[in-house]
Amino acid sequence: MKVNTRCRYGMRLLIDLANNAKEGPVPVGDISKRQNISLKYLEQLIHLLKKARIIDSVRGARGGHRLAKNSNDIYFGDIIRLMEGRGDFEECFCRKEICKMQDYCPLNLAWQKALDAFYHELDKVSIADLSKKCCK
Amino acid sequence: MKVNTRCRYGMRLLIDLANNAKEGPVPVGDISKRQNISLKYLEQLIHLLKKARIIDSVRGARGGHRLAKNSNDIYFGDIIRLMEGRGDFEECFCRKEICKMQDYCPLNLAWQKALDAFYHELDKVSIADLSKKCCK
DNA sequence: TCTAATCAATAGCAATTTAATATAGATTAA
DNA sequence: TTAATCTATATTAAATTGCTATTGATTAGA
Repeated sequence: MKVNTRCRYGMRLLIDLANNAKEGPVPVGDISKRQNISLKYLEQLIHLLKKARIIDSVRGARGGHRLAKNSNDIYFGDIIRLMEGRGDFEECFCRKEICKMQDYCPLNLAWQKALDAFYHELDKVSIADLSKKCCK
Repeated sequence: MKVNTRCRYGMRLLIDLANNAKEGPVPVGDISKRQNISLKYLEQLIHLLKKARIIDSVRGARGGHRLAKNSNDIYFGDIIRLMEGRGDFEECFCRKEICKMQDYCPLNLAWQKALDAFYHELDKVSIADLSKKCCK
């Protein structure tokens, strides 16, 4: 599973916020320069994270963005679930028309278990953990 | 993570082969009709599965395809690894230019652990398990 | 009160990937 | 010989991704 830029940039954005929170809200321009990510694309990612109440923002001059909660309480899994986006189960493995198993389809159940195991691992790691260690 | 058609069709194809192996090799046209998947697209998937030695084929009239090994020895995880395709780790989370962690990047390590957990779950389920229960 | 710095929302677009189709051919049982 | 099959590759259409552009709202500070 290749990591898409929404996930990659999303994580770097949050770690950047955690590491630069000391002097008030962090302007998106600063993040853009530090992380070398297009300003306008960053704004879209921030918008997503705001809707999910992971980030909040201060408008106007000297405004910027900051984590909406303690970095100990934001998990890697939260971000990937949000940024990965693609509905985990829009599509069934089998043919819905002929499959009599429906919600008990062993293929879909196994897939779901695997996904749960995946996110369970990611949920062990917080932004605080990462910001202390990453890219320093 | 949405399941792509290569993975979905690939699994249905193998389950179909397992369930229709009795009277010799299974022609792709039969699978196409039963599964309602384009014949030419199926052929491409079969090509991939042949290269991975999961399927083998008999050419000419009355030819067809069959599993290259016992359905107990082909795992869900094998197929997803093959069909998902997208290199699991072409792209690093961090900026390679500035990241001093490289192979020890805690972001990448956590991601890798999560992927391992994901495939580990899928490797618990064989085509035999599925073919006995699926879409009957 | 201005105004420059910032965030906000959405539209548009180019590149890539995915999914599927088309074409031409090789093989072989009957 | 031939019809049924697999093989290989090229092409195309649709969807998604990653990004850019435009317009506008908000507000701290001069």
